[in-house]
Amino acid sequence: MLEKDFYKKDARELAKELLGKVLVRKVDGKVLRGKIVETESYIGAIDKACHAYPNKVTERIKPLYEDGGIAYVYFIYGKYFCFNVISGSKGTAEGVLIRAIEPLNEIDYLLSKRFNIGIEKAKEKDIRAIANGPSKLCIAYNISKSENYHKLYEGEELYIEEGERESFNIVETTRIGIDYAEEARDFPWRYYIEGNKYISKK
DNA sequence: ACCGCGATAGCCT
DNA sequence: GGCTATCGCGGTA
Repeated sequence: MLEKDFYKKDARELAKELLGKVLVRKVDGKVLRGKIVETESYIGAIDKACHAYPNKVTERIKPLYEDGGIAYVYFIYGKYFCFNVISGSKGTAEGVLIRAIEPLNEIDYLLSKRFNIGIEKAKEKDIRAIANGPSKLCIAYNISKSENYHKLYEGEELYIEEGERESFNIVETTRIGIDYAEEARDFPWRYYIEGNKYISKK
């Protein structure tokens, strides 16, 4: 399990360091593991795409201001959740949106959660689509409002651990779904593992 | 593969 | 009352 100090850094740095790490989720008596392959950083002080811009405080976004290492889960578009890892220290509003995960085990279980199909009916593209989007991964890994504020450095239900030792290139590009954010639209704050098949978008 | 569009409810002003 | 850090579908190619 990554310790609390790991999260106490700039959201852009944390977003890159989270690539290749493994999200561990205990649910339904299973231990689900998935490699983080795509992330985005958000920084309330300078980023019009961030919920907290320009360092405003509302009830919903309070987790953003907490010490790094907790989860910020919010509800979006009337039906979905997004899962963020809070970075930095108390008082700074910043975090990392987890956008895509490569499932590492329990594929059958994940398929039934997402599509209500078994492994025998699944095609290659179904497996790729299990968690190739911020809300898709919340459905697959059972992350919702009850995980809001969850400490990722304590407890067994939800945490992040070191991944396999491997080398990869990181692609840095613009973020998704924030066209309204004026100049922040062009910030290259989306990161993914080059060549990985489980990312949401090139 | 890519493009357009509707669903849907909590949050904020 | 007007958004929204999305998804999945149906149409066209």
